Amino acid sequence: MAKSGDKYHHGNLPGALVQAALSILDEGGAADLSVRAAARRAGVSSGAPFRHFASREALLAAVAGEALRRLRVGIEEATASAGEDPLARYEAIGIAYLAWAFANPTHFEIISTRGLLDREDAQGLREENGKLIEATEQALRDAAGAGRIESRDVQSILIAGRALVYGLARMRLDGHYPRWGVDPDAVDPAAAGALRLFIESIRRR
Amino acid sequence: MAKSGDKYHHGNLPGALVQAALSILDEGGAADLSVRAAARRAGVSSGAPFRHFASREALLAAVAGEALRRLRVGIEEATASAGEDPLARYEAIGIAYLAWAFANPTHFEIISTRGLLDREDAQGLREENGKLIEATEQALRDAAGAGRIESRDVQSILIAGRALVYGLARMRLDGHYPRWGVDPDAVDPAAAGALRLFIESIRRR
DNA sequence: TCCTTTTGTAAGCGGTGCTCACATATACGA
DNA sequence: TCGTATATGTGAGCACCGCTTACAAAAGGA
Repeated sequence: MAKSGDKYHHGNLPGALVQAALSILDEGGAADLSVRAAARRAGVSSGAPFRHFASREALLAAVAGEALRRLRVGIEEATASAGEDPLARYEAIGIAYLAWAFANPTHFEIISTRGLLDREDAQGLREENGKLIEATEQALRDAAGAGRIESRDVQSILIAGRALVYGLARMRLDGHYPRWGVDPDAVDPAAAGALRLFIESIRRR
Repeated sequence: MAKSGDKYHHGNLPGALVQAALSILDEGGAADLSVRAAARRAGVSSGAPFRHFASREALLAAVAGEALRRLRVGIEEATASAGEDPLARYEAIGIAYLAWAFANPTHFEIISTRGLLDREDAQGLREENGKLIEATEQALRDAAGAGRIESRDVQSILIAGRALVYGLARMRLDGHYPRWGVDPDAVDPAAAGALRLFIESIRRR
């Protein structure tokens, strides 16, 4: 337990609730995550969380912000050694994104939950998301600037690439791979293969 | 009300519950859909649905089966006039899929809900899903057989295409488009553009 | 020190999924 | 036609949920 003593006042309840929520997600599915469960794990009464988070959604947004921060850090680490070639960097971002999503399915589920980004109190979430988009966009624009890609419609490529990676991740989350004939043990290579195929198909030949 | 009288025995409660659930999805969000709400709308007590559906999930699976059937019918109608060219048919399927998902977001959300496909009692759902996959796969294999596509890695293209379309649809559901610089009024053309870009990039030139 | 503000508690409201004893209607064999 | 077995719906109730509210305790500034 990460409780800082048995004081009446907790000290950092918001942070503790986010940590509790993340650990619940680690152990079980996203369905097991409730405000009350997070409060229990933080050793606090069921009403306490509402002093810091206006609603369950607000708590989820904070949890998603932290999860997204971890995703971004994971991607930065993985792409640090990707070299200078912008298209290789672009691909490395996608691969790292998929690897993280597959390794942390429940955290990823929270990140991509509908509408969380649009909440007024999701400032941290939006910032993290913005950083991620910026890095991706930068790599692709660099590649376009260096004449490495076929089409000049960079915006469409950006959307297609984003949707492809997001779709590959969500298909795993939503359990769609077996239905499309992918061996459960071969999901990672199949997804990586699909991504590489896309990159190859936009590369100038 | 589609009640068949005020008899004690309903006559077709399972069907009525599925219809009730679909109409609830039409009117509000997926969050408004509960077993009790469906029971209320069907004019029946809160325990009655459990005579026919073992759990909320089982009801959702039945609802998803019906929604998926409608999606498949919609796609079949839209692709009936797509001509003979297999790659054009493949594209038409994707466009029709997106059009339906955008027009019926809550129904689509139910369809793509995690784990529903794996339920033992989701027979109808699996059948519908299989038909859809078969049609898509057929069009792509025809295109490959006719030498219309660049790569011989049809399986990767199949997965990539599927993930792309699924991702484009889910990005809308999950509210991600604005963050990627897509004008809310231009989501449809942006998604269609991304899909066309993909098809162009796999076409043999 | 006193008093205000912040933060936690405990009880409670209406909602949920689900179960179970019971009531009712239908189906079917005698 | 009757009688009963079976299928189907009722209504109360359990545990849990998000959220509110009256109250209590701690923290911090005057």
